[in-house]
Amino acid sequence: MEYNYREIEKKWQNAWKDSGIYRVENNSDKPKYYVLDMFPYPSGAGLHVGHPLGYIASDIFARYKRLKGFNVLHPMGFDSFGLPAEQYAIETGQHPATTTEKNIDTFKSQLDKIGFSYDWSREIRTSDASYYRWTQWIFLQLFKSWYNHQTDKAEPLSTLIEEFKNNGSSNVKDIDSHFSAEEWNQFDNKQQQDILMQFRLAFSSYGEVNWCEALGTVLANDEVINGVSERGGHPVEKKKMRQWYLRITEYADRLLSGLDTVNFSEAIKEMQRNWIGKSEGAEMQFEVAGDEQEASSVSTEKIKVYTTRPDTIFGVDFLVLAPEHELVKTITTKDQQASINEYLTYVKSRSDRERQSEVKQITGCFTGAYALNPFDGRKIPIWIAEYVLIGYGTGAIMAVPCGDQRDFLFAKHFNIPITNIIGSHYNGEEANPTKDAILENSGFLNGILMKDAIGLALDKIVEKGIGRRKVNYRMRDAGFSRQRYWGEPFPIIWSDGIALPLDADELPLELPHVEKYGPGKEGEGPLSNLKEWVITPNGMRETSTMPGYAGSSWYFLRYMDPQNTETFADRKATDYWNQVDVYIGGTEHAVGHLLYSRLWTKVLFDLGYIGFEEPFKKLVNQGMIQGSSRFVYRVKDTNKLVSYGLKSDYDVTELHVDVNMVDGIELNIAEFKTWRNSEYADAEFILENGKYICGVETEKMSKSKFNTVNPDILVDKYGADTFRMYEMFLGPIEQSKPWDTKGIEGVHRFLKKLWRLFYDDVKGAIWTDEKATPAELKVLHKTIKKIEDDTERFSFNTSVSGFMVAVNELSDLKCHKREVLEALLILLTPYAPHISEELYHALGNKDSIISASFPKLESKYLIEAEKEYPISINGKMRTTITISLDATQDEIENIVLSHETIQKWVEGKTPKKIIYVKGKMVNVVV
RNA sequence: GCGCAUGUGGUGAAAUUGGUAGACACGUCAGACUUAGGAUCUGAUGCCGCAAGGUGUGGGGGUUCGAGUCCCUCCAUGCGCACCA
Repeated sequence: MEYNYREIEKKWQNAWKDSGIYRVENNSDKPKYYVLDMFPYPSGAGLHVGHPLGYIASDIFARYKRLKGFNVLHPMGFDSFGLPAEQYAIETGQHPATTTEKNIDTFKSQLDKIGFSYDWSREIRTSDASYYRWTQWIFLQLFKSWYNHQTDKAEPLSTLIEEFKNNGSSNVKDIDSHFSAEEWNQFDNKQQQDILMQFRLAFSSYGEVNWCEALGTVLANDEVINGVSERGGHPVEKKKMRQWYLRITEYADRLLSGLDTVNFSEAIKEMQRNWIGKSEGAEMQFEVAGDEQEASSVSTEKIKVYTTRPDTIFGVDFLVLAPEHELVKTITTKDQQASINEYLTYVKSRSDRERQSEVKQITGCFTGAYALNPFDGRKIPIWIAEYVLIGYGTGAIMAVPCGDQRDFLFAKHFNIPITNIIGSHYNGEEANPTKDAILENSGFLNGILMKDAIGLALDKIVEKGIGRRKVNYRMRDAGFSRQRYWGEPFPIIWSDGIALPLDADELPLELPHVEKYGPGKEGEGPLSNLKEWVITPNGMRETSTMPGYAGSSWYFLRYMDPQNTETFADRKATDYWNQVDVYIGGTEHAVGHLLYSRLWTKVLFDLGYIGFEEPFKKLVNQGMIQGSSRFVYRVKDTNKLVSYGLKSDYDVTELHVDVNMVDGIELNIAEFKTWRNSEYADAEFILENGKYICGVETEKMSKSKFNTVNPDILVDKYGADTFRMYEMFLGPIEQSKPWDTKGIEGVHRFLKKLWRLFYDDVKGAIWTDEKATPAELKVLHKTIKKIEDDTERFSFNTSVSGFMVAVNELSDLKCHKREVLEALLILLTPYAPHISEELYHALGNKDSIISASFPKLESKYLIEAEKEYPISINGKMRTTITISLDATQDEIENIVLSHETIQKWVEGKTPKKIIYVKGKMVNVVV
C-alpha cells in the first residue's frame, strides 16, 4: 500500500471540517492557551510560500499545546479594510467589498489545503459592520476619555469636567491657557468643548499632516519613508487639515516601561524604544542681551532650549533656533533683517524631502542678537538654522561645538570661536561627545567628571530658577484619519464646530455605498460627495475614515467572543483567555500595529473593560522568505540569449525569468519558449556545455520578479504534510532566507519512510502488538524529549530532524511495534497532521489523534547503564574508559587513575584534579 | 553616524548550561536491484595528504586543562533609526 497523500489529506480535511473538531469553547477545566497569527490583509495576489511560514509555526504550536492538555484558542481572520482594495476599486470600478470578499475566499481555500487547525467559527473581518461597530465603539471610548496624570491612567471625561467645575485648570498641566472654576462655569458650550478637545484621547485638530498628492490621502508618520510614501514611493508634502489623532504621547512612558514585562525580541523592543524616543534632560532659559547700538530694543525675551547635557553649559558658544521659531521675528536686528528674510525664503522653498535627504549641507543665518549665558553672563550669538527642528524639544538648542559634531561643523563653517571645556579630549578636528572628560573652563563645574556634572548642573539650574528637569519624547500623537473611502466611518457629527459622538445604540454607522472613489473638492474623503449621507438633522457627518490600524488594534480581543452583539467581548471571555500567549508575525509591524495594539489595550484596561494591559505576552517574528530570482541574458538589440557563464563576452541586458521554469540553475528551454504567449519562441540560445545556465539573485518575493512560488503547486505535488515540514525544516523560524524548493524531496522521502514502518508494498499492514525492546523504547523516549524541548523553544527545524533520526533508527531496528509507532504518531501530529491521523486510525483508534495526549517521557530509557567516556589529559584526548552511570565522583577518580594508559601518561605524578564534566567527558589535569 | 542581529562544509543548517564541531537534509561520487528510472536501498563525502598525520566555526588577541559558545578588538553582511539637541 502506497502513501497516497492526496487522498489522505482530502479525506481528513473534510472529516475535520464536518466534525467541527477545531471548535473551541470559552469554558473548560483545562488551562487556557492563546496562539495568534497576525491576520493577513487579503491582497489579490493570493498566498506565496512566505505567508504560511508563520501560520505553520503557530499551527504546530497550537496543536502541540492541545496535546499537552491546554484549551487552545487559535483563530484566524482578515484585516480587510485598507488602501490596496480602494486603489483597485479606483482602477477597475469594482466595489472594494466585492474584491475583498473574493480575495478572502482565495486565501481561505489556500489556507485550508495546508491543514490548519483554525476555529473558523470565530473568523472576523475588520470590514464587517458587526465588527467595526465595536471599532467605532472603542473609538468613542477614546473620544470620551482623558489621561489623568494624578492617577496615571485614562478616565472618563466626566472626572475632568468635575475638576474644572470645582478648581478650574490649576491642577491640570499642559493646557493652552489657564482658567478658574468660575470662568469655566461661565464658558459657553463651544468654549468648553474646545478645551475638552485638548484632552480627549481621540481628538480632532488642525495640524500639518503628510499629504500625498498622488494617493490623494494623508499618511501616518510610519507610512512615510525618507519623504516619500511607503506604498508607491510618491512624494509627500505638509498640508494643514482637520484631522483626528490618538493621544498616544500620554502613554509614552507606560508603553516604554511595559516593554520590560513582555517577551519580545530585543530588536523589536529597541525599535519601539527608538520610536518613542525618550530622553531626559533640562529645559532652560537664556536671556536675550539688549543691543547696545540700539538702546531702545533692550529685550526682555527669553529663549528656552532643551538639552540632555546641562554639564556642557560653559561650552555653549552660540544658540540656534529653528527657522520657524516664533522669536525669530522679534530678536532679529535691523542689520540682519535682510539676510534673515532671505534665509527664511530659502528654507520655505525646501521640501521636507530635500531637508531630509541633504542632511550634510550646512546652512544658517545670524540674527544679530545675542543671548547671555545664565551662569557666567557670557554673550553668545543667536543663529537660525534648518538643522534645528521646530517640532522637537523647544525648537531651540544651545550649541556646544567641542562636544557635538553638528554644532562643531556649524561653528567651523561660520567661523564661530570654539570654547574647549574637555581639555585633551578635544582635538580641534572634530567634536567629542564623551561623558568621561574632566571639565575645564567651566566655572563651578571645573574638575568634575562630566557624568557627575550632569546632575549638579541640573540642580543648579533648578535652584537658580532658570529652568527645570524635562523629559522629551520623539513620538508624536498618531494621525487617525484618512481622506479615503474603504475604512471605518467616524461616529461623529459636526455641529457648529463641535464634534458630537453618536450614541452606542446608533452603531454601527455603516459605510454607505458610493459610485466614485475620488476625493472631495478640498481633498476630503469620497464620503463628502454623498450629500444626502453627510447632512443630518443634527449636523454634518465626519467624512474621513479611520486608518488601517484601527481594526487591527483590538482584533485579538474580538476572537475571544466574536458573535457578541452586546459588547466588544464579554468580560468573562476576556478574563478567561486573557493575554495572547504567543503572537507570531513579521517584523514589518514592529512599531505600527504592535504599538497601537498596546495602546488600545492599555486604554481599555484603564477604563476597566479588560483585566490586562499588555496584549501579547510573547512575540515571535518569523523571518521573511525571500525570492530566489533567475535571470537570462539577452544580447543587446538581438533575440539571442546567452548562458550565464558566457555573458561577459557580450553586451547583455538582464531579464527575470519565471523560477518555475528553471531546474536549479538550468533553464528549461522548451518551457521558456512557450512562456508569455511564446514571446521567445524564436530566440536563439548560446549554451555552455549544452545547457542554458541562469543567473541567481536573492530579492524580495514578488510577482513582477517572477520569483514567487505558489504553495498550492507544492501541496499538490508533495502534499500538505511534506510542505508544512519542509517550511519548518528550512531553518530557524526567525531567520530570513531565500526560498529553495530543492530540499523538499528529502522531507517527502522521510514521510514515505515513516509510511513503510506501517505498510509494506507487498505484505500490507506490518505493525505488531509485540512488546517493544529497550533499544526501541530508547529511540522513542529520546524523540519525545527532543520534540518536546525543540517545540517549546520554537526550534521547529531541529524537531523535524529529530523525527528523521527516529524514523531512520526505527527502520534500522526493523521496529514495527504499535507501542512505539503510536506514540511517535502523536508526537508528529502537530507537524504532519494528515498522515498521523490516517495511520493512527489504521492502528485501530476510533477517536481523532488531535484529542490524544502527548506521550509521557520515561527518562529511564534515556540513560544507559554504562557509558564510554572520553578521557583527556590536560585537555588532550588520550583514551576512553567505560564507567557505570551511577558511579560517584570518587569512584570515577579511582577507576580513571587505575587505568593502565592513564598511569602511563601521568607517570607517577599526582594529578591536580580530575574533572568529571556533565556526564560527557573525564579530564585529568596533571 | 547610532542601535540591533548574524558570520560554521559545495548548499540549508545542528551543537539547550564552555566538553569528541559539522547531527539531519540537499547536492556530489560509488555500488545494489531493475528493460528502464527523476522509484527504492547500501556506502562515501569539511579541507590538505597515497598514507601516517595535519588543519579547521569571518580575521587578530585574551580567559580556561578545554572556546563555535565567554571577554577585547577589527572586518563583512542584513535589518531598523537617522540633523531628536
